[in-house]
Amino acid sequence: MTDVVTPPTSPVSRERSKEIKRLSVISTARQVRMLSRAELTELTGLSPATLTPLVRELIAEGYLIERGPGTSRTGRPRAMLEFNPRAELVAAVSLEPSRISCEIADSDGAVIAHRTVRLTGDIVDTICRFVPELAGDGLSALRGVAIAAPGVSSGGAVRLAPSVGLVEARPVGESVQQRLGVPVVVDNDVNLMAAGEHAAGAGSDVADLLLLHVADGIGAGLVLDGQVRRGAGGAAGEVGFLPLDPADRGHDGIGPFEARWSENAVAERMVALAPGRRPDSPVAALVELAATDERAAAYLDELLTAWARLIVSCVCVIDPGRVLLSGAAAQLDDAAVARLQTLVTAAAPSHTEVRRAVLGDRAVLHGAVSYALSAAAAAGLPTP
Amino acid sequence: MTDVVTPPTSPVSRERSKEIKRLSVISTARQVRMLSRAELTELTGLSPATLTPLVRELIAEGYLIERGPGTSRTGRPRAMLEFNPRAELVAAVSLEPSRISCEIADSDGAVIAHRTVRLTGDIVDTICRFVPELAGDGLSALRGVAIAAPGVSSGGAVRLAPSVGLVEARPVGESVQQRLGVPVVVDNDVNLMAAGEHAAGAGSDVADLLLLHVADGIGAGLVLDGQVRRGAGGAAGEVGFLPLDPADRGHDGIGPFEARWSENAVAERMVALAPGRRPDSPVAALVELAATDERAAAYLDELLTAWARLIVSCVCVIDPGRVLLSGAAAQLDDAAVARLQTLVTAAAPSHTEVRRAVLGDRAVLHGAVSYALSAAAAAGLPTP
DNA sequence: CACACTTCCTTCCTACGGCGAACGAATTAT
DNA sequence: ATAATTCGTTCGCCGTAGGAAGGAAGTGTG
Repeated sequence: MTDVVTPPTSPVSRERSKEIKRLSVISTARQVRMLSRAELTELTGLSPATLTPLVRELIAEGYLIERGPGTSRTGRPRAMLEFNPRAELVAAVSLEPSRISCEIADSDGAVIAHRTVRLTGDIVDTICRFVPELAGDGLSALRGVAIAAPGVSSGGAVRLAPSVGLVEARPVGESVQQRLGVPVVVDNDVNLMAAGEHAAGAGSDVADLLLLHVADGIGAGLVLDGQVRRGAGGAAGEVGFLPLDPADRGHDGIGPFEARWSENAVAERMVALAPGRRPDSPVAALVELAATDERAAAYLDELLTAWARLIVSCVCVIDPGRVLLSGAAAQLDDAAVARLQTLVTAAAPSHTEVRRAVLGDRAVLHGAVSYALSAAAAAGLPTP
Repeated sequence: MTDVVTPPTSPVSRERSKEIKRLSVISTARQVRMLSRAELTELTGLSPATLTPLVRELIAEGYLIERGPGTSRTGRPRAMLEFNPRAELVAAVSLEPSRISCEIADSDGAVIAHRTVRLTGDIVDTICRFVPELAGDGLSALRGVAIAAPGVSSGGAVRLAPSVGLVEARPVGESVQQRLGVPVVVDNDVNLMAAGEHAAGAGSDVADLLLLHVADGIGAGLVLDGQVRRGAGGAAGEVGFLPLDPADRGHDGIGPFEARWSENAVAERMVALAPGRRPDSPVAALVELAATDERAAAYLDELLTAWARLIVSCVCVIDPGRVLLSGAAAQLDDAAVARLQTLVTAAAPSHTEVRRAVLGDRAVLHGAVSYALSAAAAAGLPTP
């Protein structure tokens, strides 16, 4: 009857505050890996008296494992506690055209199980059968699922999604969430990569970054103040649409910039520069060729100039402080990256560091882990 | 001795949770203005038993005022409580070249006192003398101070700041904070405007927006997920530096885009189009002239096209969903705004609404109120 | 006009979590 | 051995949250 939309839950119910402490201890333990109760007192600010029963609880639940006594100069040695990454598992599902790949990882991002299958039948069905099967007896530790889809975003912008038969992102997420009973996040792959590099890669030391992913198209993932930002319609980072050259024209959901400067475009140019079969890694091939071929060198510089303008444009809008090159852009060698850095520094209004992303293919997985863990945390702790 | 950097305060001390409830009640009351305890139970989720003493406390402190019984169909009438905006005052200080203007406002943004003085001597001194003087006996209700400086940002980017003799933003904020004993926020005026429009203007219904402010330069303020985002170095929104046309060149801290398309540039062009004295509001003058003069109409369209490209660039990066035109850009008439909307829609990858900002000069004030209130809230509730 | 009824607010009381303090435990220094 | 030192635990007080019950203040109805 009274179907309250916002169940007017108390902002500070009693259990909530306990939950907060639990999470505080768990996240501290996750970072430090091996610590004693005394260290927990220092790091969390909780009193020893509060910690004793809490730690007991966490040991019982498998989050912490009691190890032998540690070292100490004098006094009673501290009983060490080890964080058990296996206590929290997440599933990262990656939708690709006609395939689904799934990985079960612990909270370190260590892959415990993975498999790839050809997509047959309903996506939701496949995922809901697949994940529990892979997780095995670790299913009870599953804390969240992150689904990466190319070019799709939570808002339902379905630019590239039809290629995987995904019409709308949200329903898939909700269906899976209902059937598996754990939080599910759906996001596009570039956002997940950005989250991954932020959590465990070349951006783990900063709160803001922009990941520029060059592939068939060009997209960016945006982390501001430690969070992936998707924009109002989930279309943040569609930098392939930047109108940097009035002469460029996009078409059919391809932006004007990416039409001219994506990996595809480079591949086509490479065929002209070095007749033969189309290279698998055109950017890497271009960098190599540029060392000996003047025309290639000129084109490389043209490419770097274009990418630099793209980066500068992003920097002017959001000032990420750090830009990570991903996908084909990560194939640039040191000299090319340095050249890009120089071009960016010359035109950007604020200090910006240009680096290669470091996680490569594993970025999506790490992002999924990070998403799923924070989704799990958010589920236990609804925003007040 | 043990000078702990992060005083390892407990994440959930006892007082904290009480503070959370207080804030929850206060913010609810601020929104609803006039409500009963029964409504508070519904809206906050707190039990009546918890509310009784809390409300009593708030009445004693002047946050709430008990009014007569309200209407009710049947049963005991609810005793109405009115939120007292005067219970929380904020000071908004605006630094301009050679002047300081200060306003004391209540939490509705209603100005209680204001004054402008010529800047003489030390900025910090002036502010610290000025604010208490204006606040008078309301000083005890002062919850925060927001200082707006042109072009300066929290990171210490001092592009335009030398004009007000401000070498570094942070020390000023900290000094004032120490001497006045309330939270102080320093930010650039465009960010404050964005916050103001978000809190009380044309963006109060959305969580994301971009405010494009055209004046001598061109800057943008960015609200994402309900918060003003400043970027890693505080230089987010420096869209005047966007390299949209390789031919444009910036100089001396002026970006390439704003060098050509700012209010200044329009003013110069207007002198050529309509010889005479330089108009005070060149954009308004241009719009007016364009109705009768073909060359002016052509230039107006050129200008709108340039601004549209600027907006589309921002949209591609962050997808704000709504763009507010401020400063000189707010002088466009409905037809021009519609034209801009059309141009943006044609090129942007996501749905974006273009509107005029509505607060005008008062935007900075409202932003300051919003900043100061949330700074006060944050001070009472350090991030766990 | 009395009575029931409804709704609102308050007071009483209990439960429970946080944390200070005292205490037992385990080791090194003397 | 004994003292010293550091760790971890148990005890018990305190304070807050919230359930339950009761008083308060109206409206409808016989």
